[in-house]
Amino acid sequence: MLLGLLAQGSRHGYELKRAHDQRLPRARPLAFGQVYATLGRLQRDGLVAPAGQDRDGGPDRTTYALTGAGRDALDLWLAEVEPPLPYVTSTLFTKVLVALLVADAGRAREYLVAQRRAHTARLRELTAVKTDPSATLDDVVAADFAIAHLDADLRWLHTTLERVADWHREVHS
Amino acid sequence: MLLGLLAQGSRHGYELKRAHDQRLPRARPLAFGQVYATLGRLQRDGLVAPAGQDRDGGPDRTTYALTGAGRDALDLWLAEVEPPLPYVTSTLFTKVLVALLVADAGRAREYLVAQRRAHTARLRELTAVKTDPSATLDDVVAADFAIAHLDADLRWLHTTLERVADWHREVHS
DNA sequence: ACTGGGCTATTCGCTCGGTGAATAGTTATT
DNA sequence: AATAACTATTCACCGAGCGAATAGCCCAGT
Repeated sequence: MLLGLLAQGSRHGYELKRAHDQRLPRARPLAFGQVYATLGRLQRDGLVAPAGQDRDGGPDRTTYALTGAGRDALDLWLAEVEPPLPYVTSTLFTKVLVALLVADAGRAREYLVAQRRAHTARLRELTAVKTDPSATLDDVVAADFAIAHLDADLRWLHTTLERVADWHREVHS
Repeated sequence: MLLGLLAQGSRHGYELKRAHDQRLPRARPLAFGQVYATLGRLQRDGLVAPAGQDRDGGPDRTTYALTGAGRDALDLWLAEVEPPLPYVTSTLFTKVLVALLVADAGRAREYLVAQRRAHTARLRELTAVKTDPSATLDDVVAADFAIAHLDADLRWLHTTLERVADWHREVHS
């Protein structure tokens, strides 16, 4: 629920979506439908409450405000650190493993190399973003994040490439 | 659809789930319901087809096999590199930005520090996994992946901590 | 003055991924 | 003979996400 956050200052759905687009342009895009659906759930859970309707030249609109419980939930969310997942989610990882299962080490190696090429290219793009003088700090911080993780992938690709033959042997035993 | 893969060698649902648990224990867990639902979709899309039913001492079971189209789709999936997301998905990133929005730089910094502590602890755990002599290559490769990304987070946390005051200023302008 | 396009605001319907419980037969245990 | 455990599938539900539909209002052009 990304929305507990956006409700800082009561707003109605449309405004929320706009605020989101403006403040978090680097984050996953958010559709209108999503906003209202989520607002509905938040209201059901008592985290937000409607704070009046009006229609100042335009269609009806319902303004929502955070409740006490809502603010508590937000505080809690901000205070909590992200619990680490006990498993690996990445498609990259899965694909290589599946390649080892259904094909051979060569196939897996091909995939690793192709992915490395793509990542390296993307890395160059992002570095360009960082040095672009028109970049905001938002942009730079987001680019840094992406770069760090691409780099992590690349390092993993490197060590895994060396291990792929052994791994293949282990998988087929 | 992680399942196109598991269908290497025709199998019925229950078997697939078991094979998944055995081969991909480090990946996201997979529920039975999920398997049958996904098989249904794959069948609808013509990627798998039922290959006979039997009941050798036990309930009815339907065996599924990959179709030609299914094998093509799998090959395609394995050949494709992952397209990079144009946006940043991480909760970590979002939380810090939201903290800057609703609170102040201090709050965001607190969060970054707490997250750094948690990550560092997790990093130690994973390093222990790697040196454990009973670890399989599966385990080691998965741990490597996780370590690389934790490290990426840590580096991002570091540079972001230094920028948080500036960022806060930019966000509130 | 009328008509169409564009903006604000919300709703609806659908698909997918994921979870947990329910069902039903079969075999092994006590 | 009762029951526990295993095999195999189904069902109902929720949240996330997407695209299309609706509807009123405002403004520009003809």
